[in-house]
Amino acid sequence: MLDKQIMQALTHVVTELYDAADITLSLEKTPKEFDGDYTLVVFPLLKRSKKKPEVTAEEIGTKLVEQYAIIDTYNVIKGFLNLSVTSRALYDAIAEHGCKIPTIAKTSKPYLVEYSSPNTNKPLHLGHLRNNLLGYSISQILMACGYHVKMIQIINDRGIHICKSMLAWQQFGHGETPDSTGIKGDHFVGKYYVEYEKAYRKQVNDLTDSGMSQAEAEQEAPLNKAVQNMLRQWENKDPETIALWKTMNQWVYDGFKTTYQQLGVHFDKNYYESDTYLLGKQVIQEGLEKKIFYKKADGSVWVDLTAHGLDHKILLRSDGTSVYMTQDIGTAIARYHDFEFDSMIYTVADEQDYHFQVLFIILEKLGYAWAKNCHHLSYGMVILPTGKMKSREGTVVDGDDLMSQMKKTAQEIAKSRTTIANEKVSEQIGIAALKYQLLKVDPKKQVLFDPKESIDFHGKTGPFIQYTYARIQSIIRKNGKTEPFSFPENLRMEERVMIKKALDYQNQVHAAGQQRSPAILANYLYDLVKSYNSYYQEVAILSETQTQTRSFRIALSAHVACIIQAAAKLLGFDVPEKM
RNA sequence: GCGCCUGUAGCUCAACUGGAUAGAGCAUCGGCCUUCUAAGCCGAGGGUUGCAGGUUCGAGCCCUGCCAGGCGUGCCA
Repeated sequence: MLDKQIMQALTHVVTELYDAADITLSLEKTPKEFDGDYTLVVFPLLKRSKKKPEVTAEEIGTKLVEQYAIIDTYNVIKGFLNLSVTSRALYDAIAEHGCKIPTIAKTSKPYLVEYSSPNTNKPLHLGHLRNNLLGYSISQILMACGYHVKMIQIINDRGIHICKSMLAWQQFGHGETPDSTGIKGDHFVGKYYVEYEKAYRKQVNDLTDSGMSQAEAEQEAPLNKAVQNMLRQWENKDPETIALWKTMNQWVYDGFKTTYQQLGVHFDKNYYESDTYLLGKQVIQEGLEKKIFYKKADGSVWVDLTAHGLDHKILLRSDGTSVYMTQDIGTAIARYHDFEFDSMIYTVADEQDYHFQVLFIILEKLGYAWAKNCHHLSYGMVILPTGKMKSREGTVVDGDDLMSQMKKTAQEIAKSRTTIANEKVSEQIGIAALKYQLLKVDPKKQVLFDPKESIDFHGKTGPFIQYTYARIQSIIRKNGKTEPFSFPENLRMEERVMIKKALDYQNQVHAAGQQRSPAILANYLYDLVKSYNSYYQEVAILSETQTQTRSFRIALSAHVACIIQAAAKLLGFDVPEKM
């Protein structure tokens, strides 16, 4: 790679001149208002060169041009050494540049990525979509970087939430099913969750109207008593309850399957809370014996994290039942037994930052060396222009609805254009619009999702990226055969910009992987596509008469298309051949 | 109260991890389709990077103190 070559040259020259091999050099891209391709900032070298910035830069520049054929010219402005590489060097670099990413993985042990991890009492909403897209994309990026990624999730299939749906279905369901009603399974179960809440609220209100306090009413409402009872029955493995639980969960899984398919995500292994929730308890017991944890008089078990600047955290309730943390400890250890992973990422919203901070410390205290390779991919909430999504106020944006709405919008836009867009392409475009909009934002920031703006397919959007790809494919189709290409004698300014942008692809994928941020790749991809469109506008490609130049331009275009397709895939969307 | 995150153009976001005159999209205004797909391109206007100090050759980025918003914070998940 060209930047690596230049780095090597610089290291060599700087060692020769100032014996400064130990000083880390900062090589950057030259801003467009200056002449040059790459810029060395010489300030860090001054303490060794003992000369003025300008003089130091001059000395390095002179030697570079003398000794390295790829360096064409240089200029010095203050402490900045701007290097111009030869067109030949750019050509050579792009000619051998591939769409494959060099590996940065230093182990072949698995790299686990957890994402999605839904509750089984309602369908997926917009917030889940962000989670799924982030988790899936970072998995693809890490795979591209050479890691052996396994995508996993923990399904929260037990607990009070699913019991509410079960109870409501028992009481108000009259035996209807997703099949008998034609309602998608997860929506069907979600409907009964809502019905439970409605009926429960009414009971609470009736009780407070008759003079009971709010807290007491919430406790005493018949539905609450019934649902608590149902949870106990579940834990006692009452056959009828277990059977109903299995049936309703299966309805949900059938529904999720469709949603995941539409979303284009999948998993290598599912963990179920009903299988893992007991695992943690025995680990807590062991930790208690090793005095890593302590027990209070009331029987509850705690860990003291004050040495880490944190608080005390409960691990087992006084009645001996497990809490969220207990389960997560058990699940993590179970995963290690299953995979002997090197690293693991949890894709979970930022409201659980503290939880994971504590989890990783506890695992470390328990002596698990891999704990230091556990990471929380924390992301901000998706909010609407009207504020947070609130299920009680009916402002939750449903995932399935949103996806079909995006597809519909894509179809409508296609109709108003001259080019055709069939069913499949419309779906590709709609889903790309959705995915790009959610992924282009830095994970740790909130995403504001404006339904009105989301139907704009112009500008910095997924469809724009797809459109550019389709344009290039059109050129390739019209040209017919793939022909050999060679150095076109000279490169135009637009070409140099385009080539440098393309050469940056692999670095950007590495950066996205290392920083666990698909947004880095998403923003790069937009820049690349933007550069290509300028190039396309300014430079004749098919209509270029000089054969050698034309074949090079077509090859360059094809290479850009290759990067677009590969990068889009890492972000989780496809690019159509025509649109 | 304490902890973490965020604050950049009217709005939504970038800024290569400390580099040069802070960039894009949307919105507004003005150009470009008899030539490779106008879901495109070119141009204009729009900024005290929340405020105040500090660190150094250099700060949107690091440190301190405020202000605003978000999320948490010993028996919800």
